[in-house]
Amino acid sequence: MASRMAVMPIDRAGTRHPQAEACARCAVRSQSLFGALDEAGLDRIHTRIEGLDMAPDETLYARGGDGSALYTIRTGVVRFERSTARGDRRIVRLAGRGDLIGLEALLQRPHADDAIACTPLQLCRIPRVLLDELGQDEAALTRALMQRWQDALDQSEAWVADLATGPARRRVLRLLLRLTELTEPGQPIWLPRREDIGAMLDMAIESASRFVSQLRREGLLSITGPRSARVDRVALLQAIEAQDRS
Amino acid sequence: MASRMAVMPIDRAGTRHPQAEACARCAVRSQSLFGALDEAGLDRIHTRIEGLDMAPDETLYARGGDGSALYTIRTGVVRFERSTARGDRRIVRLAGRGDLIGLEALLQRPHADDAIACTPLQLCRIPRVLLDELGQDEAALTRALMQRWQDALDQSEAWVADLATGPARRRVLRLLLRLTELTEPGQPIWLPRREDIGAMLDMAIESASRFVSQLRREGLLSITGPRSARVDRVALLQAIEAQDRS
DNA sequence: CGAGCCGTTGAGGGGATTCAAGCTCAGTGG
DNA sequence: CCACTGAGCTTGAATCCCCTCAACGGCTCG
Repeated sequence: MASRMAVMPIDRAGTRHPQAEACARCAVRSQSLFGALDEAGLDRIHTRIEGLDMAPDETLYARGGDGSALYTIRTGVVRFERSTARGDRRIVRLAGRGDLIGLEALLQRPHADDAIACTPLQLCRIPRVLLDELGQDEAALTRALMQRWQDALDQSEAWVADLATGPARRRVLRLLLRLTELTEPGQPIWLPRREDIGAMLDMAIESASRFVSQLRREGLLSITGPRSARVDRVALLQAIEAQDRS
Repeated sequence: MASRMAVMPIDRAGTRHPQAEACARCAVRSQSLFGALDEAGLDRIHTRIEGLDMAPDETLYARGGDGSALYTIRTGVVRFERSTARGDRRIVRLAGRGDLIGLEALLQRPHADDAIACTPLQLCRIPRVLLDELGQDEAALTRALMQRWQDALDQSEAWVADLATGPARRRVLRLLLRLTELTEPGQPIWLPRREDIGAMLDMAIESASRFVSQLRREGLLSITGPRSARVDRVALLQAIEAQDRS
């Protein structure tokens, strides 16, 4: 018995590995990739998952790079950018808490977009080979992965329908709605720079500024700091409805 | 030996099942879902796959419906629509030859979009339960499914970057480029009704008409019938480049 | 042949862009 | 201490692109 203990990793003697603790306590676990795994399953993988933080505007990965890892977002917002044939960039999707990003790495494909931190991030880095190994026998994991893919597809199609459709004011309103979904209820939202709003909604930064200011005057939006604001969710939904009726 | 033959399905005695022949000869098989399966694998599944045809504007499935099947497109073009909060509809993606659509059925989720035939279609209908069973042991199939999901995601993000960005003329040009990709080289492309172009590119039908006519006068596009046209691919690429430079 | 759908084209107006100026704020150095 | 600078944001004015409204032609079909 004592000898069995002796061959275990030194940091497992008595207490669990710190990352195992982190995974077990992780608040996003139920909605995250390994939610389907039990404690034993977690113990098998935790040593190879690495928690890391990133600052706003840092790049997780670049388009074209062949990634060796995926990331689960524990807190924060990530944007996916592509640069068009002209020099200008276009933001095609946002991801937030609980989302698994960089899925194309599992298929040995190069990354389709630049992935860039919008807010300070807390991430879990999951090596691709880890999922390759688990994928052999964990049907639940396979299913969870497919759900992630479908979630991303849903988001992308909703982006076309909601954020790339209609007059500029409508698009700004729907962007604010999406931003509230990426934030804990009651918390201030991440408010993008005007240039980023332009890259999301395909409008000039002056237009973005005009509508943000307009909504501020209407009392629907109040800015609480740089890159931070509060929205009156009820008024926002009313405004969207009014916009769609007219 | 003879007794073994006797217990086989009656239509397998001597010749193979007609659908088995169809699957084995299928030109899109190499790029389709079951490309990874060998002849024996095909034999196991072919009786439950049903070939079917659809006419333009027929609906494969509707948003909200919980699908019992997926479809492989053998020939033709399918569009995915959502209706926005206002009554108007928005086409968010196109699919063509070799694409597998309705993936969300595998997750017991309701369909995210309406799927509607643009051209005459030849489809293979794949029951959901069939993939559930195969999924148990076919790792190659799992991988193929994930690739389908990533393909769809790529298409959707490219839609945002290419077809929902920039001035109207640019969007029409890029739509034509996308339509050539959905057609065999040399064949005339499917040219949508002006109203559909509007729903794809978020523009008025008059604007769609104006740019189509403009491109026709420029010799870049020639209409060969209703819903059918030929494009000068070289001129098209030049026009896109010129558009992006200005 | 009239009705209806689809496509085309023109005229006018409105919304978004472009061009331009001025503002706040943080960082820098005289 | 304060001018200087540059980045980000805001606002105004002029322009232009696209939408709306409208009229018309071709075509199919009852």
